[in-house]
Amino acid sequence: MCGTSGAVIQILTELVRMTERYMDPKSMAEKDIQSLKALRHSAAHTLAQAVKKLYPSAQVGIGPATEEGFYYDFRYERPFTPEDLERIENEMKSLIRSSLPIVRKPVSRGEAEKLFREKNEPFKLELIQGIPEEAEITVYEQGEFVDLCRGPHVSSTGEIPAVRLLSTSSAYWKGMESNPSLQRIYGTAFHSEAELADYLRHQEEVQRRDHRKLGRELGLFRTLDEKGAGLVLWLPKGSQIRRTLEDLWKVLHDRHGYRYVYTPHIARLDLWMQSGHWDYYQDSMFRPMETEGTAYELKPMNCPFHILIFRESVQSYRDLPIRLSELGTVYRYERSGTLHGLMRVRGFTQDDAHIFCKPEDLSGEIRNVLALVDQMVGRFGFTDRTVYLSTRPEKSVGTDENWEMATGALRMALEESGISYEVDPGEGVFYGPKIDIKFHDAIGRAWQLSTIQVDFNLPEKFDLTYRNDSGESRRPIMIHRALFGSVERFFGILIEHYAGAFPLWLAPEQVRIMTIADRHIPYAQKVLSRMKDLGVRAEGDFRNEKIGFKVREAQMEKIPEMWVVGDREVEENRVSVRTREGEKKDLCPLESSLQDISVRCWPPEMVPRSNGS
RNA sequence: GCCGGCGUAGCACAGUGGUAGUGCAGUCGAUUCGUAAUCGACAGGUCGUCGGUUCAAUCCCGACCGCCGGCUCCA
Repeated sequence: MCGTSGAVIQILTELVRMTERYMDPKSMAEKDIQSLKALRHSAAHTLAQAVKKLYPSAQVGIGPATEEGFYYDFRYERPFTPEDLERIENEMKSLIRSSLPIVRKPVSRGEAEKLFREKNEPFKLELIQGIPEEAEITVYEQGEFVDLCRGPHVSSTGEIPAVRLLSTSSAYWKGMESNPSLQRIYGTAFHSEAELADYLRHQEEVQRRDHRKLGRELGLFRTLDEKGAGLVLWLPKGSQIRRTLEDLWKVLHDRHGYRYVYTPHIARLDLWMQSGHWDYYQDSMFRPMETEGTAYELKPMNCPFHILIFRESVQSYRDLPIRLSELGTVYRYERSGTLHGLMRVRGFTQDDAHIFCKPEDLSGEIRNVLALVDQMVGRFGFTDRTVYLSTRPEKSVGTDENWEMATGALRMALEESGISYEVDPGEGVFYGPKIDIKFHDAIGRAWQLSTIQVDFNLPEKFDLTYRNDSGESRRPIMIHRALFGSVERFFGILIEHYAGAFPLWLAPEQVRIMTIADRHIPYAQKVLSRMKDLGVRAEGDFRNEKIGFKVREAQMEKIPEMWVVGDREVEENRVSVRTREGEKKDLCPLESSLQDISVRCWPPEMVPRSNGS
């Protein structure tokens, strides 16, 4: 009854298909990627050619192909407007129509420098200086436009079948804040107009699902903005979803042997000096506050507290492993320009846990986490994932022996779990190797959610020990892990993944009971109170309005089921059910419908035991 | 933080150097109407904040706060 309708599935399948076509490089043949890249790179050159033609005093920066299109950076006396963009795009199309040959020319360093000095292109000259002595320098020429470039390109501007300029923004020269700020023009290009149209449709779909928009429309959350940028207010409906999610999280963690803890939001600054966070990350921490002459600090992480709990509760190897879990809210200073809805905030809740174990338990513990990740994240329909193993970075702490042992344990855990993975060499955290997991959402976008990190550093800093079976003092290994990463961000991802239409078990309001006329209210009240007794999140709409009006409102609120009662239902002790997807089931017997919903309204892992009835 | 854009009623948006409108939502009234909008009336805004220019600022200028698109960053 709550299944997704065929039409919706078809739309989703279509979306995933078109997303894969241009967003997932792995699904494309290497050859196709290269040819699309060359096409887009040539489109970038054509963009620069058009800009130079229309605005001769503009100076060019760099203009590469990207995952989704291309861009080119310019320095110009004023910002480009949307009208400029339109002009430029038209000029590009006219350049494409003239089918200018794109010609590769090797040049000497001297020639290159002379060329770009004459053209007054200081950024290009800077790039030439960065090219190693022995390397060959090439330029690509199309019409009157010449660009320093190593290629490859398509052979003529006529070979750019579909191009579109998308937006402008700013970017630093070479991405360095100390460098001048340039204007970046973004665009995209494809082998056909049809593919371009697919891309644009996908972009619209992304906008339609924007969690900030849906979050406001559905009354899920808001951010404090003027009262505190990057801080989240969970409105009642959003809070209900969070509660369901957290309840499920706790149940699954209990089953996997975790012990739930609570820790404070602030502590004396010394704690973060001891942990080393103050040294490493103080730029990302809120300023300390002083009380009675002592500096206190808002927590940017939960781990030091969990370490203190470990010290309280563990002495012997018999106590290990110990798994401490907490939905702990942390505060980190993020630069104002980086804040973004729920995705990037200054106060967020980590679905955190720290596992302290003996070295020989490491691999098994990781396996347990991997299984929990799939169970937990999979519950939301995220099944397609990519797993990365990150190894020792250049700047790191710990012995070679430890790094080898830990990296080997991660590898073994992955292999024993039958999980294929990619290695990210040197991408580990300074304190240990890690496994990162990205999941793909309903429209094919990849989100980094889970992370599992081994830590040699903190146990050392806090001098954590236990006694082994020979009575010797040993240092435990610590694992940091989060499945969602941040509850706030995960919620944002869920909103976009489901496009606001949460599955029945997660929906803040699961069923709305609506009456045809006032005389049906007593019966509807009875149905409503039965539902509430069964733990269903049901509400009644008994207003004196037409049924079409009530249905429309419920539909826009994305309530999974509408139970309609009128004369026929009252007479026969039945209900008529209409789903959000538009399916209708008239005159269902009340009792069996209630029994049915009382099971479906829970996450499968949490369906209460029936008491024999 | 930086570059650019933006900030008008709960939401979506108009608008003007002489203190503001539309739609939806809201409130009230009528309607009792079977699966995406019944009709009518009313009410609602120190036009983000502070300062400046001006006889007069929501409109022009500046600073600040916030939002949006990027850049940068992301333990």
